[in-house]
Amino acid sequence: MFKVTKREGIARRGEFTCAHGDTVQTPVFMNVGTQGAIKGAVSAHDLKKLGCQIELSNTYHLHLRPGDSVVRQLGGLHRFMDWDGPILTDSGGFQVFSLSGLRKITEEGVTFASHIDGHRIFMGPEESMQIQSNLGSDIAMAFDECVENPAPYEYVKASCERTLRWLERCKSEHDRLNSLPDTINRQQMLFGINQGGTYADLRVWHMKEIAKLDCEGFAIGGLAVGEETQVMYDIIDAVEPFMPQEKPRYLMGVGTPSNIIESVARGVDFFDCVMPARNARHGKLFTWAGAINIKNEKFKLDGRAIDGHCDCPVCQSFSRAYLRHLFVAEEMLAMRLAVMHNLYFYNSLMERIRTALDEGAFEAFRQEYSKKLSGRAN
RNA sequence: GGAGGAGUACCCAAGUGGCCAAAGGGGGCAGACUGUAAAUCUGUUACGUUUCGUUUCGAUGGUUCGAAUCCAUCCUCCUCCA
Repeated sequence: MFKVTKREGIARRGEFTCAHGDTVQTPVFMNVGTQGAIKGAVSAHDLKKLGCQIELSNTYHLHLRPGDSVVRQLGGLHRFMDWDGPILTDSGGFQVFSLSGLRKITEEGVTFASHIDGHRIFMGPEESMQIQSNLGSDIAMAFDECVENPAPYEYVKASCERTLRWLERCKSEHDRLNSLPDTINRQQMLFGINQGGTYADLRVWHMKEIAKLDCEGFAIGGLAVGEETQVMYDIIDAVEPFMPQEKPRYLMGVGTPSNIIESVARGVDFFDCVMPARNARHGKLFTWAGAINIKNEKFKLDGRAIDGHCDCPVCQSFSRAYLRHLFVAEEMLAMRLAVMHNLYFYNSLMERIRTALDEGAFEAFRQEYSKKLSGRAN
């Protein structure tokens, strides 16, 4: 269930509820735990402390390891990873893009050569729905093809037409699975995904078509996969008017703090991105004055917290100099602390966006931070 | 004391007459990262007035048009014999 509680221009403040956890306050950032764990030794228990409202995991990866039937036998993903909040599972559609050298697409679905051992795995709309049902997530994503940008118009057109047909198949399989008595989470929702590359006409056509299907939410996929940032914004601007007002909108895989602020301004409610976790593992930490590379020599004797205005558990206790030392010495703790900080930062960024929306001050917030957060801090 | 071996850039290590300011690895410095094949990948690492010049391969001297590479002496380290 979703309702918009406040608006400022196109930007929306909302509340979302599903079968698990408390009401989700939107706009929200979903913390990515692809294989049922946040990379960098961060557990679901840690996520609680970091202000995470929704966790995201991946169909393809969990199907390969440990296997969705294993997860199901152990009570579903919530119990398996001991996270009682909402879980969204991505469908495997992104792997059609990221593993493009290891797969073949047909009308029926996609055959992957496992990135682990090369064995063949067929995944179509039905398989993706079955796996996500076994995982018991709260939101299942439609199985789509995420197309790289830029791509030829004719290819994108054929692809998004197929993605629409796949959505119809996802929908009927999803409804069937939810009606079975022994399904783990019979309240699982299905979100459709808009595609169409960088072509506004295809995007709008596709959005109008998928909006006819009764999905509980709609995502914009296939962005931030090669195109210029402004092109991404232009596509969101083009598609947004055709996204149902009363349903959540999810911009998949985005993005930088600035991308998030700019996309909230364009009417997006849900986000996810590997960036805070991956960048953290690589030593790039977010602060309210811009990002820093904690491995830089200039932090060798810096006794300050990563961010003086951050309330996260890391900033309460440790100095930049200590974090730098942990990175240079390749201690595992370096990644754990860095990931915890960055996730906390993203979650508090969303909280500040929500507060600004509540107070009718989002545009001012956007003016102050959109640019600043994409720069460098000292 | 005798015999043999070795000294190359921050470290390890290739190179044994010109294509060598010198492979490769490590370390250092910096950059990238957007629904995670990522604790990954990329660049850079003698000096300068930088499409070129200067100095450099333990030291000094020599051979040669040309030397990290050949010769002499010296210094240092290692192994074996006494």
